[in-house]
Amino acid sequence: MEAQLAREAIAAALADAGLAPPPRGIDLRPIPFEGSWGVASSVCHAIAGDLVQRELEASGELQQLSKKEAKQRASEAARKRAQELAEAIATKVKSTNGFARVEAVNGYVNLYFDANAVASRLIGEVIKLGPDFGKGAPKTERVMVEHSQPNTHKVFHVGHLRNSCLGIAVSNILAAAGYPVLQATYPGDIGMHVIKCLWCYERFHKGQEPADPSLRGRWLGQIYSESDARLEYRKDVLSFLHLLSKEDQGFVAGIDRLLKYLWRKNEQGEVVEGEDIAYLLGRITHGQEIKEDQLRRDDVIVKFWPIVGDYLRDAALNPKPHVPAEGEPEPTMTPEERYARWQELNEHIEWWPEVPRWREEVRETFQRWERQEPEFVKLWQETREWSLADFRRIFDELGAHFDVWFFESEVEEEGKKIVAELLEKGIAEISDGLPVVKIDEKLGLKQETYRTLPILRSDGTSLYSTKDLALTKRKFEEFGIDRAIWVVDVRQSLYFQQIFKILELWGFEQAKKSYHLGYEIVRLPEGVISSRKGNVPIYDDVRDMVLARAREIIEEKNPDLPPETKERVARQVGLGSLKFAMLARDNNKVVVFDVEEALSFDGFAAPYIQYAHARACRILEHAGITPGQAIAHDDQQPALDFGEVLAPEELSLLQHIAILPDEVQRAAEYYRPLQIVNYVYELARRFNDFYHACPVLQSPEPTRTARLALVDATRIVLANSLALLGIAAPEEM
RNA sequence: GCGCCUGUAGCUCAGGGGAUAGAGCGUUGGGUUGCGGACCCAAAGGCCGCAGGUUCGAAUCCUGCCAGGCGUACCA
Repeated sequence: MEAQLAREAIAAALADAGLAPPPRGIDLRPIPFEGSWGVASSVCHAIAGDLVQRELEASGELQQLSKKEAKQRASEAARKRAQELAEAIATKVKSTNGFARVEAVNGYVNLYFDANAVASRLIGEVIKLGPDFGKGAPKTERVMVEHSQPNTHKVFHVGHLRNSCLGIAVSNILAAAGYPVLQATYPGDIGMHVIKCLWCYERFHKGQEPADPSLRGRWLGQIYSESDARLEYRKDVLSFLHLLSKEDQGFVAGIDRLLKYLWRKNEQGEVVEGEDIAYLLGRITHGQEIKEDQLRRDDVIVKFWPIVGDYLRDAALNPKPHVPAEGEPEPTMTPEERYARWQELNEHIEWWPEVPRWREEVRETFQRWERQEPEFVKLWQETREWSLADFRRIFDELGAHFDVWFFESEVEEEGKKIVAELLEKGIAEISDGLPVVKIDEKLGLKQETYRTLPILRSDGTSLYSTKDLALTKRKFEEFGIDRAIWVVDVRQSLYFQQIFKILELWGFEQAKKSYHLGYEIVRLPEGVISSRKGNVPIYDDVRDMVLARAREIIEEKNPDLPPETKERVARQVGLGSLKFAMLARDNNKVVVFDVEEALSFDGFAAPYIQYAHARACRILEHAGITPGQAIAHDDQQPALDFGEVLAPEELSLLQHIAILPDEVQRAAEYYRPLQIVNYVYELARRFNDFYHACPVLQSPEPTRTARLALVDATRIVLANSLALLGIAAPEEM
């Protein structure tokens, strides 16, 4: 509102001075000096630059100078001219308009507000709108945000947590910006992971499920991990040997001695083929990968393994100082870690010969699914429900509310029909027996960009892409979505570009506006990470730790709260911190999840903001007013009066409150919750500054009323911003 | 090879054309006969990866290079 006035005033002054506004229009920004409130424009810089350049060229005095000197001359002249222009414009604006003060500083035209008047209007608006302050005008474009795609039969870990937190926040922000938003979840309830899990369950754990139903989902996740460990066992062993061959010179130096030992055993009557030994020797000496199918006998590695262990135990007990060799990377594991890893693998060395048979069994299990064998389908339904019950609990805890639940199992058949249609239309083709879309070719691109995407396995079973094509079609046709957004790991960005292009080729205009919101992984800090893959913290464990720590801190800081309040606050603070940690880093940056840091609750963290909110509530309570009501401020009441001069802390807080609506629009435009995270943290900081510098309750009237109203407005804006992030705003803590 | 992402304080990160580049953690030293000390103040700490270019003005935009990460036809 004030900005509009300022822009018009400057435009009028420019016209009056016979100057044309610059092509980019009249820019406005907040005045960056402490203790002032208003807007600044750099129009004079832009105009002066042009004028000076033209004049200097016309005069020809630049010709003898070097390019660098000429630039410097022009730059200096432009700065001087900008200030002259700004002074002229400032004088004109002053004589025609009602700003408190108009000045020319450093070539900028600065228009200072009448702080009391603008503060009154702003605070009145915040209090009147309450939870709606910050929201944008309703828009018609229908948006669907698909997020939270955990796999059933697997555990929900902190990576999924980041996805859900992002999805929730982005949905909230888009809704606040004015879009009609549908939130969708898409659990992976079928696929190879399910088959592997159920194979392992039937083969090794049937009838062992925990009695407590609430533990079944997690138990099932452990079964999946076990299946993975069993089926990948050979790869794990071989990649460990590969690592040794690259990083442990002692191992490589001694390899022929170690293998000779194996050979000698052979002479004692055990049968080991010399070819395998020669192969191992060659591969390890040259630091090359050992290929499982190049080994002739199943027992070579099994027999070799104890000898490797002997060597590693010795190396761990008598560590030799590491001499870094030229051009060699630092070793990723210490001798102790290597031996520990060996022991870990050694525990299951009897798995080695079993692996091929297991793989065959998994293939057979997959066929049972493809045939829809009733008994197997029943098992699937039952176990799937164990996981889904877990997901519902977690989503509830995180405050995720889904308008739609899609399931991969629902779109499998539909996807296969679509593949047939795409083949028929000539968009897809069969290449080497595999249905694919050669995207670059279809788009007529010469340079490889989108490459080729398979859309069905050659055996006719469905891929992720098969299902995604079907699902997206449903989003557009059944749900009338104009813009679809996917919150999915950034590693899949090429895949999504491919899907979008295929949808475009297929004729869906909406695909052009669709967007893959990629985010980086959640990792453990260096040193904590174990070589065991998939070792990401489990959500439930992290949640329990954070809640326990929150309870501890509340007990320490505020022992007099009633027990049920303590518990409620612990959840608000604990879960709030967790969510904050997930959102407080840009999407394309890896979150290094340090449990200690997540538990500290200090500094740039949710409790800092929540604490500011609780403080604001407490001040209002002391004043004997119900938040948001008693100070209800409207046009009929007299304007707030902060006094002749507002404190810098008051101004700083007011200015920040004023920009929430813009921040929401910006956050929505770039799908960036971080925008709001930064905003609300800064708001809390400014409120704390204000709190320490400006007494509220002890102040004389009319300042007291004005400051109370400011506290109430701050309280509302803190709560609204936290709500966008899905973080609770406790009234006490 | 090609493509995408990242490089800012000791560490973790904000800032994405505009006036003096900011936070948190860590280090050092302070603050409560104040509305909640989960707070605040101060000090120290920067060739904003390198080199060009565009601009009145570049950490920010463009080009090239260097370094790291990730993708790249039957995993999801």
